[in-house]
Amino acid sequence: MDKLIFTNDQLADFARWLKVICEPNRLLLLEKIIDGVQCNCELGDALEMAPNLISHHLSVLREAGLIEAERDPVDGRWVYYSINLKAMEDLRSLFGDFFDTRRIQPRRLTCGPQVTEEQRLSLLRMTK
Amino acid sequence: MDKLIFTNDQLADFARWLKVICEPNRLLLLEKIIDGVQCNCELGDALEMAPNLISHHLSVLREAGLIEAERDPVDGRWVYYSINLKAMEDLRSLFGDFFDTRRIQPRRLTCGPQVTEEQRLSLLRMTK
DNA sequence: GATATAATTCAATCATGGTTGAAGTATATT
DNA sequence: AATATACTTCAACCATGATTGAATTATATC
Repeated sequence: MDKLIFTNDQLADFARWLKVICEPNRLLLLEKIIDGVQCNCELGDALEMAPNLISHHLSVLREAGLIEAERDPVDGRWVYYSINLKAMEDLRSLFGDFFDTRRIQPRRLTCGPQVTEEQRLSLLRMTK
Repeated sequence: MDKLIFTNDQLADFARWLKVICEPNRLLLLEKIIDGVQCNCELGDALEMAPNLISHHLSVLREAGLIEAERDPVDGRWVYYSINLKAMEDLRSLFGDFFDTRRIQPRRLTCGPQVTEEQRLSLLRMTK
C-alpha cells in the first residue's frame, strides 16, 4: 500500500478516470475490447450501437489513455482498438489503493456532544 | 481471478457503483470518512460544503451501501458515518477483476479486410 | 475523378443528476 | 411548549455529457 492519504488533486484525477469508465456504454465497450473484439463495426454489431456513438465513446476512452487505436496495415479503413496495458494497471492499482480497507481510521473527536470521553463511557454504562 | 467475462447485468451493476463514486464531491467525502472524519458538520468544515449538500451526497453513498450511519448514543443529533467494510472490499475486488490484464484476449477476426491471414502476412512482407 | 466503405466529427436536443435555497424532521434543553 | 442544534428532504434551476441525425474525413477500388 503506497498511499495513506490522497490529496485533492489526486482525488480530482481519480474522479476523472472514474467519470470515463462509469458510463454504461463505455464499460460495455471496454469489456468487448478486453475480450478481443476490436473494430468499430464489430463493436457496433456486438453492442447494437450506431457507428458514430461508438466513435464518440471510443474517443473519450482514447483521450483518457485507456485504449489505443491502430489502422489495419492492409486496408486503413479498418481501425482496431486495444487496451493500454499500463493505463489499465495504473487505474487498477489506484483503485486498489483508494479502497484499501487498511486505510480506514477511527472517528476523529473534533465534534459531537460536549462531554469528555470518560463521561461518555460512564453515560453509556448507565444507559445499559 | 474469478471472472473471465462479465455479463451485461454485472456491467450495469458495476456502472451503478462507479456512478456513485465518480462524482468528485462524493470521492472527497469518502476520503474524509476513511480518514476518520465522520459527522455532517465535521465533513462540512473539512470540505467547505453546505450541510444539505453533504446530506444529499451521503444519502447517495448510503443508498449504494458504501457507508453506514449511526446516531450518537448520548446526543442523537449527531450522526456519524462510517465505511461499510464489506461493500468496500466487494467493490475493490470487482474493480480488480474487471481491470485484470490477464483477461485481455487477442483480436477477433470477425471483421476487417477480406483477405486470409496467410495472404495478409504475405502482403505485410511485401510492404516491408 | 467517381463511387464505395469504415470511421469520425459536428452541433442540436435531451436526459441525468449536482447545486441551491427553503422548508422540514430529529433530538435536545429549558 | 418554545427554542436551539444537527441533519435531512424537497423542488427548481443549472451544468454536464449522452444521443441523434447529418455531414465530413480517411481509405480503398475502378
